[in-house]
Amino acid sequence: MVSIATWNINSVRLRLPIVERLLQEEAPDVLCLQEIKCQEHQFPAQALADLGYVHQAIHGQKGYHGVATVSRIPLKEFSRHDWQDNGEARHVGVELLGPGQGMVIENVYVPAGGDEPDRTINAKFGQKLDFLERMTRWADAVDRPTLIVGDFNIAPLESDVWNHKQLLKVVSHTPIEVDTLQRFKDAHGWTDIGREHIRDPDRYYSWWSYRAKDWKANDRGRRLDHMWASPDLAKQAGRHWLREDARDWDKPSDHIPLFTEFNL
Amino acid sequence: MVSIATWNINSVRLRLPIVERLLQEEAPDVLCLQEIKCQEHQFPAQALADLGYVHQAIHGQKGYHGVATVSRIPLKEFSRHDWQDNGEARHVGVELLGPGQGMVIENVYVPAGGDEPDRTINAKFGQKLDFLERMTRWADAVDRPTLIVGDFNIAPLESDVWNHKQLLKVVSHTPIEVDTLQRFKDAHGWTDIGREHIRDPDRYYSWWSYRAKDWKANDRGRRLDHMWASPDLAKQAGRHWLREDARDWDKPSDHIPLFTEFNL
DNA sequence: GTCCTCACAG
DNA sequence: CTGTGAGGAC
Repeated sequence: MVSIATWNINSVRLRLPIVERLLQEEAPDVLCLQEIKCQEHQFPAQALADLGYVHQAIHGQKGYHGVATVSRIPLKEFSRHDWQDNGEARHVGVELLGPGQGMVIENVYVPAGGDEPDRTINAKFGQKLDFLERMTRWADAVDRPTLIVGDFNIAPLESDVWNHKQLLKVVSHTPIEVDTLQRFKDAHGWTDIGREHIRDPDRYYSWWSYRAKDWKANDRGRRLDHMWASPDLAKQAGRHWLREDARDWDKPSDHIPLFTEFNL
Repeated sequence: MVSIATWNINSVRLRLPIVERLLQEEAPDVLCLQEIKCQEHQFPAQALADLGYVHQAIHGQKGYHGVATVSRIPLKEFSRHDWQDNGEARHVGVELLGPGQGMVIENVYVPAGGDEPDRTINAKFGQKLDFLERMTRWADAVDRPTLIVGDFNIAPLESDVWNHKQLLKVVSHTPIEVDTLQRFKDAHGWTDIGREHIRDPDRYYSWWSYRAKDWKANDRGRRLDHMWASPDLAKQAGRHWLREDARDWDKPSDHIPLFTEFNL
């Protein structure tokens, strides 16, 4: 049994206390973090090693973005893709070496895409779509048991957002993003593990904006974080769960952590 | 008996907890704060009123400088001088109305003066000297029992600094500053209350730089904060003390608070 | 070292 | 609303 977690932490240095808390309470074998917002030498490597997460693959940069995969199971850094080719740190891939031998875990932070869902007036939106297209071409060639997790910054289903109609023109839930993500999905036949367990049309959110004074008030959430398995691996997926209560922890991230167990 | 305190707080919003602590532990009748670093509407008026300091005279500005006098004794705002005539908030004067009736308390934050002690290459140094000269002209006309307190940004005596020789060329202890401050003193015959109680050449510091990793290590302090009384009022000065331990409180200011009691 | 503001990003 | 960074001040 191997358990994997993913969490957009929105600054790992500032939120080390809640990362430690999560690791102590849930003890996943592997934790994939996005938006670590630090350079590799600034990553709290020792603190996480002290909790047993001695195997670490960190792809950081100054101030923004950045991903890290930390593990109690030996792993080997496998790849770092720069699908935008602009030097941003948005991906790290690892291969498990001990239990779960041979499984590949791709940790990705898809660009948010700015405010305006129109690439002619908002370059960031175009970059987001391009990022997904390049990821799609890459997925075509995936030939090993692979789990891709992270903040995709897209909520594909109606039940992935608190108000489908109202969000159709809001970046993260526009038809073009949903279609582009669907093409990525089809390119490899990924299984959306979250939605295997909490099935459409049940409510499933992983993110609530900081901007609302009370995130719970109208439950205006979106499912931006995902765990998708390649067809072979998907068959071995077991339990899947969330820690929604983490949105209420001290100095919370705006995202919550997701977990999946694999029978490996 | 009326007790007065002065403290350069270096952001009153960030350090509200230690301001509250001081008021609870020492309960001065009046507290004069410098470097509140906020506008008047941002001042934590309610929190201090809740502790009984309902009478407040605030002269603030955005981001920098700013002074405030809060009191358990009724007071009337008396004056706001802009001795530099540049709009900076560096002074507020009040008159006590209840106990201590008629006493005037001038709360002042003298410009730091930059790094280079030469007005030809450092305009800030010239502004500091000019500020003091204008304050001197003003002092000439003081005709009521007055206490002037605050961060003068000058350590006049050899025993006011940890190393006289080494600081002779460091802004805050240069001869020209000391001379200029002396002329201010002479203009009204102010009594340096602090030095009436902790007499030269005894060590007396009120400020230790943040830049030293351990402020206590070599005790590299300076006496930048002062409480000076007009001749009539000086006769009624009683106890005078410091809270040097405040330099060790949680998230401390680099200055410590000073206290004087008056038999009024 | 520790503040502040501002710009930028989410 | 909540981060990071840069620049300025002390």
